[in-house]
Amino acid sequence: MTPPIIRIEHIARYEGQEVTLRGWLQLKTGKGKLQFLRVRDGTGIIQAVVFRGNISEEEFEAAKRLPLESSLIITGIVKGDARAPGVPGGYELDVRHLQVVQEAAEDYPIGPKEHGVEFLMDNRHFWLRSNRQWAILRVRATIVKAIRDWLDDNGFILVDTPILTPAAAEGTTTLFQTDYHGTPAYLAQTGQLYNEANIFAFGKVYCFGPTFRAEKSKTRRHLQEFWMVEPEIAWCKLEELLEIEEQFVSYIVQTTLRERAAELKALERDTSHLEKVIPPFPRLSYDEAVACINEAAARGVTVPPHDDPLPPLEWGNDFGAPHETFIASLFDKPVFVHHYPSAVKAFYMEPEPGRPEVCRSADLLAPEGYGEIIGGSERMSDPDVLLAAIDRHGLPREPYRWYIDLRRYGSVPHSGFGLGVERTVSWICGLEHIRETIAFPRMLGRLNP
RNA sequence: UCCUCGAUAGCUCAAUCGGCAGAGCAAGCGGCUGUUAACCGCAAGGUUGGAGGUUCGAGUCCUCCUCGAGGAGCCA
Repeated sequence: MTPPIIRIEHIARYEGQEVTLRGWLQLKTGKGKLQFLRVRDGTGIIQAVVFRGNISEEEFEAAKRLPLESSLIITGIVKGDARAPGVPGGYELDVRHLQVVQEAAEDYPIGPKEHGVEFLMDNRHFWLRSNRQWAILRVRATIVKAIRDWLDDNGFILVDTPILTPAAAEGTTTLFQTDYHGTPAYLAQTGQLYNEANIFAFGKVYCFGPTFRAEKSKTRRHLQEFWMVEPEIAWCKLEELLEIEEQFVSYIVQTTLRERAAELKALERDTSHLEKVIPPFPRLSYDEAVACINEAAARGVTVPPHDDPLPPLEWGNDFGAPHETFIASLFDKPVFVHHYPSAVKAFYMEPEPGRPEVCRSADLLAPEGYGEIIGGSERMSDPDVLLAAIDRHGLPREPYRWYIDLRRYGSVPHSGFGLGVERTVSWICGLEHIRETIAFPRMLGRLNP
């Protein structure tokens, strides 16, 4: 009987049986007549044990001199062994047959020792094969699925928005420009304005895709190209929006904890913080946040990662990174900061009735210094108020004509938010830098590979 | 764009006051029946990012350039 071809993630089902695995040689240690091959197949990692007496002489010699990253097909008996490393681990393959599909070149650049950031980024196409990157991107895939599942199951309709756009949504300084048959076009930095058109047809919608910001931002939290999911909801005020956001974020976190426990363990993520991410999340007004910051700054409080003193914050200014970190550190869950000054936020945010200097906006700050993962607000529903805001921000009226017109035909209170996928992955995985959260990051000064 | 730091073997890093360029790992060869980033032995590996300057002598000091990292601002 021909042994079944199986995947390593299902290895436990086949203990004692002969199976065939197809994969790549990740690591090898030899001990004379005994060769240990660590083999990766994309679903897991297993140690294959090649003993000279159990295999033909030709195949044993092939195993002994096989370069790292060679592709191979191995057949053997699955044995439970507590010593065996790997993912899921605890099983190894006692090899009886080994077929080399391709013998890799001998100079595979990434070894088991330390490498620098530049070297790893230059070799990103290979770096993806390493355990840590594999685990992160599997977590990412689960986060993306959780995002879609929750929205699809809660009455949201996916309506994709364009990537080539004629105008800026939030300003003109951070756009990638391209040529659209002779007229300038810009890569989308948000789908929100189109979402606002779509709610009048579908009620609750979301778009989910890459967005582009040509910011000269060179930090551990910024990419030039990143993925954002943007739900938009008709008949929704700010207070309801926050309830939706906390349900949404909690579902993403708890689903990932459940389905990617092995990967998070491989990443050595302390998941105790994440287990606490259940509704309700604390809510803090901008006014309260400024008071907290200034009271703490006066006491000489310092903030990680460098224990610099927390700078005071004048009312009306946006938070800097230390302010975000400090506010988030006051809570063990993500925290909403709402009612920011209108002047530091986008033009379309609804002013608070009777207090137009603040708007009905809320950002969600992740714990542990991961910063803003959601920006959201109630949108202006009155066409005249919107037009005045466009003028006040010095934006041209004509490109926004259709957007203003939305408010002339059945305007309703509506709200929406955008969640940055990479920042969410970074937070849930506990990463130092956002560059590891996407297969091929686009960063300031790097377009390759 | 600004601030700080850095660039030496394929990789990660040393090199004292300016005085012979050196390790570990990887790759190569040999050995080993339980390795977990194995271990032991052998051999190999260099235009010290580029250009110029100071000096008897520069990896080291000076000037400019290139590339990278961390941070700021801005943002998700």
